[in-house]
Amino acid sequence: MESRYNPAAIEEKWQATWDEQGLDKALDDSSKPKFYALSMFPYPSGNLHMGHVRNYTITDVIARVRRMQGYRVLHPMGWDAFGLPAENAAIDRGTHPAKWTYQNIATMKGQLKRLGLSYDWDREVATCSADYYHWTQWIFLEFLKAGLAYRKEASVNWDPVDQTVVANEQVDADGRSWRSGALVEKRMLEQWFLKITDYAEQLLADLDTLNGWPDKVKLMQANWIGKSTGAEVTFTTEAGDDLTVFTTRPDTLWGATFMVLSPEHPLVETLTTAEQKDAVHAYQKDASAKSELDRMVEDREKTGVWTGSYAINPVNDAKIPIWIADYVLMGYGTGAIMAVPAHDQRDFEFARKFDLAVTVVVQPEGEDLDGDTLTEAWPGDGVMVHSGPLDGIPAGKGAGQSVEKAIAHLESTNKGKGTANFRLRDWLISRQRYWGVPIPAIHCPDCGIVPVPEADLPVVLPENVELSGRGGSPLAKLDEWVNVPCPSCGTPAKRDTDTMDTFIDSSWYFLRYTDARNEEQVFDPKKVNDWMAVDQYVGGIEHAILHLLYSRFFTKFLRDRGLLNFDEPFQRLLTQGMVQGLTYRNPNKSDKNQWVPSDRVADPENPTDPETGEPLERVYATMSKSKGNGVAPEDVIARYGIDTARMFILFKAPPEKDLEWDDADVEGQSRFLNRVWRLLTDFIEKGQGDGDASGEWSKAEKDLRRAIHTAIKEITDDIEGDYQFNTAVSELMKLSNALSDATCKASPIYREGVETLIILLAPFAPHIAEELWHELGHAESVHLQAFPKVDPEALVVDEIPLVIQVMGKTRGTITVPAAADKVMLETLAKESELAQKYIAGKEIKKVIVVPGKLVNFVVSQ
RNA sequence: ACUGCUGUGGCCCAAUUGGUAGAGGCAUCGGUUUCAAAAACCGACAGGUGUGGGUUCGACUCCCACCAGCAGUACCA
Repeated sequence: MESRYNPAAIEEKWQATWDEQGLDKALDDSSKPKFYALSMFPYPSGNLHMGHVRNYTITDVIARVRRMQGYRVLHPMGWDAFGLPAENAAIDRGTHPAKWTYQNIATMKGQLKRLGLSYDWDREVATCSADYYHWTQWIFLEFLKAGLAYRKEASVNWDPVDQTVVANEQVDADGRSWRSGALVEKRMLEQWFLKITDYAEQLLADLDTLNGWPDKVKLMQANWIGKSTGAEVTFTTEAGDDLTVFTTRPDTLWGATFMVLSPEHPLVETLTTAEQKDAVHAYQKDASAKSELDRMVEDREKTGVWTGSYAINPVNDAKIPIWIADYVLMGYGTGAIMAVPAHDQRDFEFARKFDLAVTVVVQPEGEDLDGDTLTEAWPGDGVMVHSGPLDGIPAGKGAGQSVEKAIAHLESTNKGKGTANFRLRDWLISRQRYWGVPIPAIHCPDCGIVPVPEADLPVVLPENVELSGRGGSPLAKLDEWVNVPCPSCGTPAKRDTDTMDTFIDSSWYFLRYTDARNEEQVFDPKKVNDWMAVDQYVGGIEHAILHLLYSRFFTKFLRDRGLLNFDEPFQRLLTQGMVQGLTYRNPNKSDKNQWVPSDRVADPENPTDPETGEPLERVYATMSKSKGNGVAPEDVIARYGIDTARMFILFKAPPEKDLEWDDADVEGQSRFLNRVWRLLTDFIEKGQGDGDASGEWSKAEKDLRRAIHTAIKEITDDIEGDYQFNTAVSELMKLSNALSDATCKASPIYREGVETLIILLAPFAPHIAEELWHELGHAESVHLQAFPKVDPEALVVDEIPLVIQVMGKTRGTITVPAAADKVMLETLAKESELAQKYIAGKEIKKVIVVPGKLVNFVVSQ
């Protein structure tokens, strides 16, 4: 055996051996229980970074532990391979997106292989290959059949940098596109949508069943779906048209003193009187010209114009004016509101600005609000007044309160009904770009939109395309590809020239892994229902809404098409934190200039700006090229080996928290693995652990056995519970320390300890564990060993320290028999010298005994 | 602005879920070894848990207010 741990030598050797032995293949047919462990698949950017390494290491540990626990494990990997970077790289460098993508996949696969992750590569998928997107198109046709894929003209988000539209979910709070960071513009365009809103209720309700998901993610999804309950109320205009509004406060209907329509509302034109025409048109023009940015400005003063018309309030026949204003959005509710200025702050501001009536209908207790003197709206509780049948009823959403009564009143008089409204919008999936899945639809002048027949799938993405990044869908320029006969009537027709949002590709890839090579169908229902749901999904928090919401939607839809028999794709979800690098920052500079790349800092102890000489701050920030704070995985592996990198990543921080990369701590993990190596060298060379099993165990042996089984227990709990890998690794260190310190190294117990350490280490540091396992004389892989089970007997202790408290203050501990009951503990404590020192001569008013823990005396002063 | 999460030795992080604040690691200091150094090994140091209140026999843990950092949402009727 080598006297020194040399990771480079052993890692490649074992990776090759495992490959040959097929250790990581997922077994479809087996009586073992299944476990599906999945990391979010990467975009093949061409370079593996530390964030990937962290993500995949976490999932790999889980997969390895489950295998050792007797599960058949599905642990696949693939490529989210369609997307704009390929197209942009092609434009910049004159290569083809396909070539660029497949080269990157080859590079990254090589990098991944070097990490020794236990993937079943036989199930690899790439979303850009025709045998995958064939089925993406097939699923699209399913949506079409179900009436859930449709085209409509709508105001959509246009990304001027990427030159394509993007979905609502893909625009952040600042109005910027998720990929390019460009401010999006609103455009009216006819586009393809998927009707995710049909599933809004289920997507919201089923969040409650996802016990293995972080609350944070569930909350974000719930907010995004944004359910509001209330009522629709139908007003009538003076001209006799119906005008329906949505409100969450139908109880305040008697306080509605005007109505506001969105400037885009279809009824605006008919409602506008001749005198108001100019003003209304001017306002509409103004509103449509306003960019998202203008609309973002906080506390913008209310603007609006009167249409010249009136509506009749259905509950009290009041004649109220109809206005238009841009604070009412066409995209939410019905695009029209009833305005109750006394109880809604926005309406209040509007009313004051345009001198409209304010009528109080909720009177808070002990106050006497008056619409004329009110300085802000009162959205709170109180008692209903000036509200006809609701007078005297407590205002609120509870049972028997005003909202419920108001809805009952509306429904019985046929003027409205209780309903819910969602913030969630339908998913805009058309993209005016090349490198994506062609939408399998044909536009026929006679038949309209005709789906491409299933037998003609896949609609192959043509290769001979010219990319400029400008001027609409690149596919539209390929006349030969675009012009086809209508599949239905045969007349000359045109293919749809947009491609699908790449989030569609990733909304079902986890299903395809269960049957990745199937050429006959999207997947075999037996296989998909067997392996799914994913037992553990691991990925970044940035997909809290996007990918995770879309995937849930797809799963529910495919279930309703009879293809799946489960409701949710991901049982448990772990959102791992970012990997941050040591970053040098010049506090006197701003924006991009403030970051000084670490390779330009001469003295890391006293960092200074190479340009100005100013001292720099040391902070931790997410690794990125622009900050020059990245640590390349291949450098770390070359220096320490992948096992050390894994140990460091797992140990440094709990998986869901951000991790600060620290070379000194990496060093520490390297030291630990070296210690384990030496422990084994000693063990083998000195022939330790070969002594006879004595009849009775000595105290040293008992203590060591307890240490061994404590480690098993803690590590098992850490892995099966909340994935506390950091504490699991520290338990490995404790066990290693206990073994070094053991005074019974000849004992078979010592051998049990050493072998247990190696088996427990195997999921975390698979290569060194395998090497040492074989050095111990075993022929079979350590990864095929059963994960150790706790022997509760081994954990039993004879005596425990008992904490003595007086008035809640800890005074020390006494040693007592572990089996002592409450009465005995109290007696032992009371009689102890320690306690007597503090309680002698005082009256004991109360004694609190916590078995196994402490005794607390409450005494009179 | 609203909602949520986080705040523990110099640093990263634990704490059996209300019961002795400290396991593990990093850094620092001292020692062993060495001609010397590195490595390795042995040992030591350290805070009362962001702040202020409250509940309790007892609070890092529960409640209230505030501060700081991070995240999500933002005229959603």
